Amino acid sequence: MPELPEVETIVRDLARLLPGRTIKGVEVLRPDLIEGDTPDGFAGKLRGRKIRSVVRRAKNIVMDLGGDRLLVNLGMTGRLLVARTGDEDATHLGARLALDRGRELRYHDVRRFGRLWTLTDGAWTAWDGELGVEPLSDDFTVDWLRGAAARSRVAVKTWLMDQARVVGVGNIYASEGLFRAGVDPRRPADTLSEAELARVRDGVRQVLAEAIEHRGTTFLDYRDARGEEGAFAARLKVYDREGQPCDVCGGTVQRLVQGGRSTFFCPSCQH
DNA sequence: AACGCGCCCTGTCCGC
DNA sequence: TGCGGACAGGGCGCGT
Repeated sequence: MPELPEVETIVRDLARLLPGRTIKGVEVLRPDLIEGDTPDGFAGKLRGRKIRSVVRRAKNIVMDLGGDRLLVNLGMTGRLLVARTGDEDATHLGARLALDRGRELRYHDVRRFGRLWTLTDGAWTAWDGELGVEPLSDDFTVDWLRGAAARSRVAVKTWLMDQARVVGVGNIYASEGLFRAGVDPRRPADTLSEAELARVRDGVRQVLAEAIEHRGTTFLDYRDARGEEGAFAARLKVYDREGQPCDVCGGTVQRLVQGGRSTFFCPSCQH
């Protein structure tokens, strides 16, 4: 799915469209998308509630309903769209929230890896506490990285993708951030020098920020809250570029598999 | 305890 | 053209 920049793009769209809207009705077409509740139970917690705000935490969309929160994780192929009532598109439609003023919020998901669920205030605090540091926050420092990485022998690419450590970095931006850092994705996290950790921090932050500016990467399925593609794919340096020349050195971009996921890197730029 | 792997699903593409 | 296998922005639960 959607990694941090894609979720952030959707959240910024929703934050302009949804606050103040009331949920008038709930229709669940794929019950397996609802986490920890029956469709009726889920619907009962949402119906009549007003959406106060929309924020992002890690790769999750979080809507404050005043006390309880509605959370959405898009998995690999989830789409959360604001549409006009009657603007029908039933393709892989999983759930639909009717809003006031002729709008509805629709969740579509081909592979159905995504989830929707609600959390009470207390449960939200506990859930939030299990997640790692936000890479665009001031907490993502070289000092923090050094302390956290020192305890792990996992390959740095896999390390970056663990949401209990750093949130929001998925398969695309882990490869891209390490390319910018000039660090080999296979390096065990605890072998990185202070200077390399600083480059990893800066590389990850820069690529995430640029991707947000370009409204995210549409590789296959990603769409923003209005159904539009992101524009960052054209700016990827290594992801899905196996066999193509490296933009920086002209060498050949290579692919390898780590933890069952593809990693792309330039062996002559990354050490 | 940390880590690696299989699995959840559907769709698409590639090689034979 | 058909078919099997690999692979796709994620994350959970299991065994070691």
